[in-house]
Amino acid sequence: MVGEKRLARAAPKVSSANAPAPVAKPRARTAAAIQTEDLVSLLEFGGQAQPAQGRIVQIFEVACRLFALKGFDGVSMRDIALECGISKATLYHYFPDKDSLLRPLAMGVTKALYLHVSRLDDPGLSASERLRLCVGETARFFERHRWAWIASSTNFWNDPQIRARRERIGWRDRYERLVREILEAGVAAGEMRDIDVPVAGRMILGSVNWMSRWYDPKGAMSAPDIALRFCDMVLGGILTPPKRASRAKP
Amino acid sequence: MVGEKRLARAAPKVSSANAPAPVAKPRARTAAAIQTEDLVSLLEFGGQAQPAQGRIVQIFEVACRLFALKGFDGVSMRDIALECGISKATLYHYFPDKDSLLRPLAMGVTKALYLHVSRLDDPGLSASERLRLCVGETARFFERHRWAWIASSTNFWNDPQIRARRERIGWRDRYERLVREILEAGVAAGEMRDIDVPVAGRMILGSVNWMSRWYDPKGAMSAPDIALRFCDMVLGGILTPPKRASRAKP
DNA sequence: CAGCGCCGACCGAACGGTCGGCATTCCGGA
DNA sequence: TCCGGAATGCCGACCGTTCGGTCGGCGCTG
Repeated sequence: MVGEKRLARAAPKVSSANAPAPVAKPRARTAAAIQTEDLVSLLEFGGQAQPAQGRIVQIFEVACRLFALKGFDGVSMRDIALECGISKATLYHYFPDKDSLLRPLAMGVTKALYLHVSRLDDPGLSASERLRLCVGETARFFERHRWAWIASSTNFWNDPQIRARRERIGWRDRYERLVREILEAGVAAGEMRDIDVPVAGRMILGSVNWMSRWYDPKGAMSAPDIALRFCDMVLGGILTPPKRASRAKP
Repeated sequence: MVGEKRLARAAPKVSSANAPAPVAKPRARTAAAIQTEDLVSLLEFGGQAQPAQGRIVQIFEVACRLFALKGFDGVSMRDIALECGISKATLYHYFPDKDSLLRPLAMGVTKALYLHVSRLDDPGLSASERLRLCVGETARFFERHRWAWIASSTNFWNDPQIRARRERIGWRDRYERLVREILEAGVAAGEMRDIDVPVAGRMILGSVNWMSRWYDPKGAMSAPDIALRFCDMVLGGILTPPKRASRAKP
């Protein structure tokens, strides 16, 4: 999604003469904390949920909900400002442009998910336990930051700023590699069959990721509950065992 | 994606007086076959691939590839016209508005997938065989109509025209119900464990649907190959069986 | 000459983004 | 304690561009 079209719209004018403000920063608009991926990453995710005060946080929450529902290109800055109860100019007081509203969000979700899961992973456990923990925590992360997750996963995968894009893809790849490592460990230990690890990993992550399309927070099961059922079905299979039946979960 | 904003932009003017053309149809622009979901549905999907001649088909193919890559709101009519090598006015000669470019595509994919799979399903087979066929054919459908599939699955799920939206959701639900019926039959026959059928169905479909996010046609495995591996893993599980090992696939 | 495919030029609205300026609050010096 | 400038939060009005969509008319073919 989101083409490179926006680039052409940037740089509308370069002022008339060439030296009205010699040292740049002619007025220091958007003086407040602009975005700072790390700030958002730590504020919203990772740690405990803070009371979420301040305009910036409000704007972020509104923006990511709208981006999740209508897509980046389907939401105008006016929409966001209106929903926040402020003027569009005020919006630009906090964020220099539209991209910088979505970028830290997309980057933050991708990075924080990996950090969260990798921090909790324990190579000492069995592969099944590690997989259950990884998948369950992923679902918990999704449930907690649902709108941000959806906005992140469906938008901006080719951020026009290629440095940011590369970095983000790096975090995603690290996350996927972690899942594959768990599966490989299980195969190496004889705990799992000699499966095709990349395919298995993508299957598991796919089923979890697709939850964002149908998961209803008001439903009976929580997201981790669902994800763990996924996990158990993949681990033990859904067929009745050929010999006498035995429960899957230990 | 795709909000209701576009509605506000419609109906730009209603002419000046009220009776310049008393019987409507003042000039019959867009005289060519406009869209006709069924035509597209049958032309593109379902039957054999035809040579794909004519402007309308070209426009469809270009549009669905662009919609898949950049999202509905991220693609302008100018983009589509440019890619087709025609002018924007010519585009409007064939399609009355932007929505009618995407609507038959979204409807066609959703409907044709269900028709295709349900036509091939045979309740006389075992549940495992039915599931494998269903999943494999879904993947085959995806592989064949990849851009259309992506454009359809990521856009326009709340078409402003609610009749069309309801109908489309109906086809999707019928498809999902078919998968659940297969699983229920397996459970009832004792072939499968007493699983949570809706959760299992969503897991399988989720993993297949998510393929559209990473599948590469130039890759080593075809989409049905991958999907069937998914299927086998879900059926037989990936854990080493507790007693002596036995191959999963019969 | 009727119909079709096609187009350049155009329209009003909405887009992302900017500007100057109005209140209010903060804060150090007198 | 009071004062005055700086910073902050905010906004109405505006800019040039691009949007979806329309219009009248051209050239070609049957």
